[in-house]
Amino acid sequence: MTTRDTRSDLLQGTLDLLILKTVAPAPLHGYGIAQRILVLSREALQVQQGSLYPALHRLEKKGLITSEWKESENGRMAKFYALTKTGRKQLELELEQWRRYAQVIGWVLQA
Amino acid sequence: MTTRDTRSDLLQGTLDLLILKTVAPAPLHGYGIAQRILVLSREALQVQQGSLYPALHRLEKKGLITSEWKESENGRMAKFYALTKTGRKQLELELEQWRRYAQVIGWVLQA
DNA sequence: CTACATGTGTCGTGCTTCTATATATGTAGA
DNA sequence: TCTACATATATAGAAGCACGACACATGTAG
Repeated sequence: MTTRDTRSDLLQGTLDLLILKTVAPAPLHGYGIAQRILVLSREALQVQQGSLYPALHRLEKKGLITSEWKESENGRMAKFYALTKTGRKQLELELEQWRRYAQVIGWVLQA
Repeated sequence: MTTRDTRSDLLQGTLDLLILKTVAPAPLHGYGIAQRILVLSREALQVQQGSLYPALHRLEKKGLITSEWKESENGRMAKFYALTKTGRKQLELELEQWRRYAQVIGWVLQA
């Protein structure tokens, strides 16, 4: 990749949900989380490091994820984040909240 | 109404869109805008005055809406906001952006 | 040896929404 | 009459979040 033309401009509040969802299937490191979101969003959402790492620290401080240094697939060390029980509940909650919010906005917009 | 139990917690960036959309059919005053959003969202979105008026002033400064003091239906004076041409274009733009954003988030969430 | 990808992190800025507060008037009810 | 309440606008301060810019370290391909 030489140039990055994808611009994310995340709506405030959605990043936590995206991270929790991305980490849900299996523990993953920050760099991988951003990559995964980029792929799943079909290049639409590029999470910036300046947003990613503070968010991860925030989530960890809240007890929604835990971190552990492990060896990555390529042999390098990376900080793997895993969802806690509370985090899983929070994910369910935020999923539901997002769906409701999108629905409600839809009501207003199609009026 | 004695107590207000509806809590909005708007996602940052969506308020402008809601306001532009609400004002699109006909000029309306701030208080009416909040009421209309409340009704259309089926009591889900209660726009706070502390969010509403700064947003209106912001939009006016950007040239997306214009204001004019007029008599309300009940004979009281109120500041009516109307969409400008630029505002109408911006509304179309933000409508499209919201739809795309919701779609993209959907891709990530259903993965 | 020079990029580039991988990988984590902080700092300061800017923007937005919220809570709390202030102000003013008209109306309905006790 | 006095007391709420609905109507109507507005600001100040706080809090939160995403972002751009920067810093650092290592491995690998050309």
